Amino acid sequence: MATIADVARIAGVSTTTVSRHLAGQKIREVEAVEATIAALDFRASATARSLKSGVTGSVGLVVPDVSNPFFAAVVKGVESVSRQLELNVFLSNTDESVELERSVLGGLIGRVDGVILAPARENSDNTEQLRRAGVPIVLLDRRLNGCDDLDSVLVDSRGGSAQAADHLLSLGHRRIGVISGPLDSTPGRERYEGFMDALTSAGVDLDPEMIQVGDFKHDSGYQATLRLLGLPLPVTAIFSANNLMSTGVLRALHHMGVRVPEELSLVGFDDLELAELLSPPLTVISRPTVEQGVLAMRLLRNRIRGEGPAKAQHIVLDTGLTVRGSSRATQACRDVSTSHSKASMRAPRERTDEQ
Amino acid sequence: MATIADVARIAGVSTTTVSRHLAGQKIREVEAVEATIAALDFRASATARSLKSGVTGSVGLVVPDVSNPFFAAVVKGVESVSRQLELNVFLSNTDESVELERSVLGGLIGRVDGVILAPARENSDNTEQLRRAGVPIVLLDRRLNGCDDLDSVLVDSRGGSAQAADHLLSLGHRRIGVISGPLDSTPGRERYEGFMDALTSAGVDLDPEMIQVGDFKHDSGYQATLRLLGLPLPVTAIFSANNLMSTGVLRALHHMGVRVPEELSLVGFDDLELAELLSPPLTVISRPTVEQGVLAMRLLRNRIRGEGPAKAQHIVLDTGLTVRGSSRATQACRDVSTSHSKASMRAPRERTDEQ
DNA sequence: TTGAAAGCGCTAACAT
DNA sequence: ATGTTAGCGCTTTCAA
Repeated sequence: MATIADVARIAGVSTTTVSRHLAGQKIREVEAVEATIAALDFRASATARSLKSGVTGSVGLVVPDVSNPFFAAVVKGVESVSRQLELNVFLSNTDESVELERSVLGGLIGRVDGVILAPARENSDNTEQLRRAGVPIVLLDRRLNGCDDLDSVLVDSRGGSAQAADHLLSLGHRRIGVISGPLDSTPGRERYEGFMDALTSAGVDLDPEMIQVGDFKHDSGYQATLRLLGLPLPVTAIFSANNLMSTGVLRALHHMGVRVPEELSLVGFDDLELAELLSPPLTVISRPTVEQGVLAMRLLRNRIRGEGPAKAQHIVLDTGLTVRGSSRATQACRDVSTSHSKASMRAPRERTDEQ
Repeated sequence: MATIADVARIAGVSTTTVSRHLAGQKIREVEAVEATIAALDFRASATARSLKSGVTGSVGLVVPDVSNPFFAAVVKGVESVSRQLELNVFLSNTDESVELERSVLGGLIGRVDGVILAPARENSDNTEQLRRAGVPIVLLDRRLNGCDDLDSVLVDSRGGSAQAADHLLSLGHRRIGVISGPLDSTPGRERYEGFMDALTSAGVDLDPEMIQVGDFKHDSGYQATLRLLGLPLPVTAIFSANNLMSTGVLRALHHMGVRVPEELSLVGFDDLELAELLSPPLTVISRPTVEQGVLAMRLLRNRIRGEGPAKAQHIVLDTGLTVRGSSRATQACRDVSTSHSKASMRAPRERTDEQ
């Protein structure tokens, strides 16, 4: 690789002059310098620049699972903004592990100007090393206890779960199985609490065995469903706290031959690209995905530039209820009031259930 | 941030000694140095090291679309290996655009020790700048014309498509709609050619209007399906060349009220996490995903280390046919022989051209 | 406007 | 075993 010294020597100027030209300042020998740069295919060393300036031109993006469509969308959002800002993105996957997260964040120190982090657990603060190093951090989708001083982009998980609860309640369900995420992660806890609070407000209590705690992964949704199906008094509906577990639930129901929504209703937190095409189409709580990444990257940019308000900014986005075919009124409820169940169900498209 | 000079001064040794300690060599004042490092929370500057050594400790991963589940899985594979190697991964999304790809690759020069690239188009070689800079490149999932000297990890797309063709032929289908990807991308071209060749071998010709070219995205599958459904002589089956387009096809069929597989069979290239749960479960050509990323990263590591054979290595992985509910025998075929169509679904690798 | 020289933080000869 | 010194490629005072 050609260096600035090569260019300077061949163009017959000093390195300072070349450097100035690169910085956009006016110099006399523009043509000679430009010609030489082109001839040598010179590109200023990013490393040398970083060392001199203390700026890396990179950011870190740390997520629990890239192959989760939600985070894949977030990555896309972050990436699109960072491209415009000419920042490179280091992507790291923590696999929901606090230990991995810790080592990953440590490895980012000195290599990035800022970090967007979706922490694995809200009680395990791994940001201390980054903070000591003065690296700005934006939290994404998940809180971190004791870190309210950090910018964040979150979703109203409690509200979303309450929407799910109200939906199922309005359909007459009272025995509802809950498949929660880890209670020490923000979405896990808030979705659980939001759902339970809404039930409590409606005077509905769940037996302890109707509450299953999973790990946000496919298989835990599957296993939890099997346990719920094994209860002496079966549930009439299931609320699943994230997309991956919802598909696990659906798979278990398929395997066990449970008809949805005839025998059991299902509502999942998180929309899926394919939700509409599933058998049956899935009723979900939806929320912004790409947008979360976009917003987080914008917040981070402001921090990196030292712009914006000194105090932490917290963006909370709204969720929505998308009623599809996997939820319907209980038999009892339909007997009492047909018009009511019709009203609360947006007429779903025809299904060709070929089970 | 503390520097090596700070540590040296406080520990009462030279920077060289500290540096040696960091490199794992034996020194006398181990305790003093270690204590000082801990006290100052010293971490060697990655930037300074890079400048000195010429090694960045980073690699670039350039894909057309992170939110495509296939590439999300690839990313996961690459990431897991690079973590073990203590390499950081720059992730870039080209959105299937040659221009974006070009600028992205340019921006990686000097920042990475190697690049894994899934090129947007096989005729548009944007690797020249990287190659001049001596950056090792591994091609992933897609070829690049004139770049056979680069290592690659590919899938037997032709073979996979032939499997799809043979499957549909064995079910009696002769009027088959093909929804191809861009013919100037490797998977687009090879899947198209593999499929058509298999049909030709079986003496089956398709009318030109039965061949639709999409862009590998959801909507193009949707639109192409509408066009196919509008043909005067309808097709009895559709082959879709990737996952995203397949879901577009399915959505279009749902919207148009076409029953699958009763009225029309569908086979898609690429498995989907949810394929089994779709309505109907999708018959697909599957292939390794995470593994492709793992293998690509291993190839790249060897190049970076200067290990392995001098000549380019080309890994070609096999596909598999997974028969689910979206494909079935034509009425005519079922009339003739019910048992035979079952048998031919069992032997996917075999070309059973007779009905 | 331009250039000489110092220095960002680290490592590697080379000398001790 | 340890220290001195030079230098990776760039930017930036400070003089001219």
